[in-house]
Amino acid sequence: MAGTKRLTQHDIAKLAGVSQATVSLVLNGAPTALARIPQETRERVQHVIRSTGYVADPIARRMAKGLNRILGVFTYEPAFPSEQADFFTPFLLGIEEEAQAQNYDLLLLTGAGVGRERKIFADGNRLRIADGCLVLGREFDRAELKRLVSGDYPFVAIGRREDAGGPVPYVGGDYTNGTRALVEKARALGHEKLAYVGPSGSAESVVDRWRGFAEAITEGVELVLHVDEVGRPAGETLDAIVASGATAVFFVELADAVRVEAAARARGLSVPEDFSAIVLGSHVRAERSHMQFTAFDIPREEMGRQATAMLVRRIESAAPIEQILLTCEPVEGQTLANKRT
Amino acid sequence: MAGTKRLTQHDIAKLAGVSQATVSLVLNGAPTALARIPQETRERVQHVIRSTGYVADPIARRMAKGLNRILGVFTYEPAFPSEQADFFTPFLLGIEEEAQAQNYDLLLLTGAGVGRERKIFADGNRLRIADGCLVLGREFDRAELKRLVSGDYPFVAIGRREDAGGPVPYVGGDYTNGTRALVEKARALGHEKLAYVGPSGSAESVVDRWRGFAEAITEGVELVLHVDEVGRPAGETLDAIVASGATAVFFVELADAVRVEAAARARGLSVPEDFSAIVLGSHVRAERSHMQFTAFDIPREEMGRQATAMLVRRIESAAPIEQILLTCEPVEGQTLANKRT
DNA sequence: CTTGACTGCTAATGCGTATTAGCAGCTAAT
DNA sequence: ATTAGCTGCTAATACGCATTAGCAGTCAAG
Repeated sequence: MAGTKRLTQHDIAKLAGVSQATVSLVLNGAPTALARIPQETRERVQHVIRSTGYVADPIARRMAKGLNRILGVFTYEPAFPSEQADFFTPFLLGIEEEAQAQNYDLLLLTGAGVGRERKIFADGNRLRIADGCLVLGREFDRAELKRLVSGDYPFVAIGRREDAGGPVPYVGGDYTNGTRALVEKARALGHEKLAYVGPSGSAESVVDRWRGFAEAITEGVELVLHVDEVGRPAGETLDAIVASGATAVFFVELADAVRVEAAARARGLSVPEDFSAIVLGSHVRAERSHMQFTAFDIPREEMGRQATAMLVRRIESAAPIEQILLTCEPVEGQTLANKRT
Repeated sequence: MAGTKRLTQHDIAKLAGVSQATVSLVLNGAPTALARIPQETRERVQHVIRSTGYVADPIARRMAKGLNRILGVFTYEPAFPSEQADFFTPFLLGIEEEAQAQNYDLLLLTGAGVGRERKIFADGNRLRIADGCLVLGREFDRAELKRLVSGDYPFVAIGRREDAGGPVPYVGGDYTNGTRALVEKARALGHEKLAYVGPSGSAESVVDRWRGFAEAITEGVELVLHVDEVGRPAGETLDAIVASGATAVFFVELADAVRVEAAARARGLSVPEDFSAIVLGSHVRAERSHMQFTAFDIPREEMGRQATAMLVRRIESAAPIEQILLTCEPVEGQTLANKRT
């Protein structure tokens, strides 16, 4: 098969009895040029094309023209993790949908960085095969982001990104306001002593949640405990919560919330009777829980869709850099209740 | 930076005072050719390359070499269905893994057939963008498969396929032996009256299961009920089972098994005390069940991996057509027990 | 019958790289 | 003195497509 030559416009031309140039024009000539090719010839060429299944080589096309209707998708982690309920699938669903609607194909840049460390700029820019690319992943490489920003290759990040030596085009979730809304809800239910389980620094998504939380801490509300880490033993965390007297606990990670709730139940405490639990995210796969936690919804599919649309805009019309945050609607759940009186 | 034109080997050549060809050779010439370029010249060129940050344009590179290192993935249904636990994800995981290992990128042919009907050879078929492609989906279009087989484009099907006017290269699951093993297990446990819930015709996957089942029906064992359909009301199916006197029921679809077991429980019957239940597949998303059904494992990831490896073989070395069936190991589960005495 | 406009095409070129054939200049052997 | 062989490169070309300039023919107007 390696020896089999793929069809070229030349072959088509010969079959249709015209020149290579004519084939190219029939395929995608400007209207003015097309007007000069009679219907009959066009149909003859089209027929040969259809019956042979010929498709222009995107590489050559790109070479000559620059565009090939392919969107690259780069993920800093494998796109399909072993854990079933994975992180990327919803994004990909949205991306696929929009790409299909816009008639683009998707190139998953899986080859980049064969080892443990994935790098966009690893082996010659395979990236450039696509007209532009979407970048996703929890942890971006800052240096790479900077290079992307300073280059002239169209890209859009999924998730808010900053500090890249220039504005980063992105579509993200508004975790700040999502978090703030939940804190205010807790406050309205009488909670005055709050706990926060999760980090406050580093990645933007983490910073945003913390900022939303911090901004909502005003008169009458107090942060009585901050466990600045994810994945701590549930027992310890629970001890700290009880000792702090917190009545509402905010978890950055669903997995933590699930474990702490289970630990609490094991000790005869119950959520939300003894303390409320609010979840702000779920990156890590959590054990299944019978509890429906109060949280906010991250519109992942919509993020994928909008990021794709934005990328197409940037490719096709050199649109200016946009930064979009999508609203994260609260999810009622069963774990936020009135403060126990 | 955005305004700067991309550097070419020509620019590098001028700066280093050599020809473009020399630059190319320095970058990636064969050892024999390299041997003829003195250290001193090589270093001069390398230095210019490093100080300018030049990177070869991958497009032009592929153009010259002929191959893309891109594998196409065509699915007859959208690759990322809304249902979370989807059918394709495990395959894609394996495919991605192997593609990465082989340093290929993946092109998801999402553009093909925007409407409800996906077609490989739909107008504007972009399949040939990739060096070869994987085809998956539950229902293949026979005509398209024939066309693929008779063409010279490298492809590999996931799942056994026949009747395409020639041998189809595939990696599938050995449902026949998987099923047979389960029937024999049931027989060893004393079951003599068996029921089969699911179709016996059409798609290969269905045929294989039925064949495995039929082959295991020998002396001492009897098929007392065949519900030749999937998705029948659980109550009806249960009635039929009870009336038939079957002690072990084989379900082609997990979803059916789940519903029938629930219906049985509602009537005070229990599995596997009153009858055993064996599951042979799960295409349709099933309700969650607390039961761990006896079944066989379909090594989807491995299928994806091996299919990818096979495709690469066909692309790179025109390997002959292979047909691989992977063993489906039995899954113990809790629903197959001794026949009630 | 000349000019001009229009029709229906094609030849030629460029995109950036990889690769091959081969050219000078030299040395060593015949 | 010729040949053979080596060194250190370069010119030329192919890859498949898009695009532009322009050629040959027709037809109508002047």
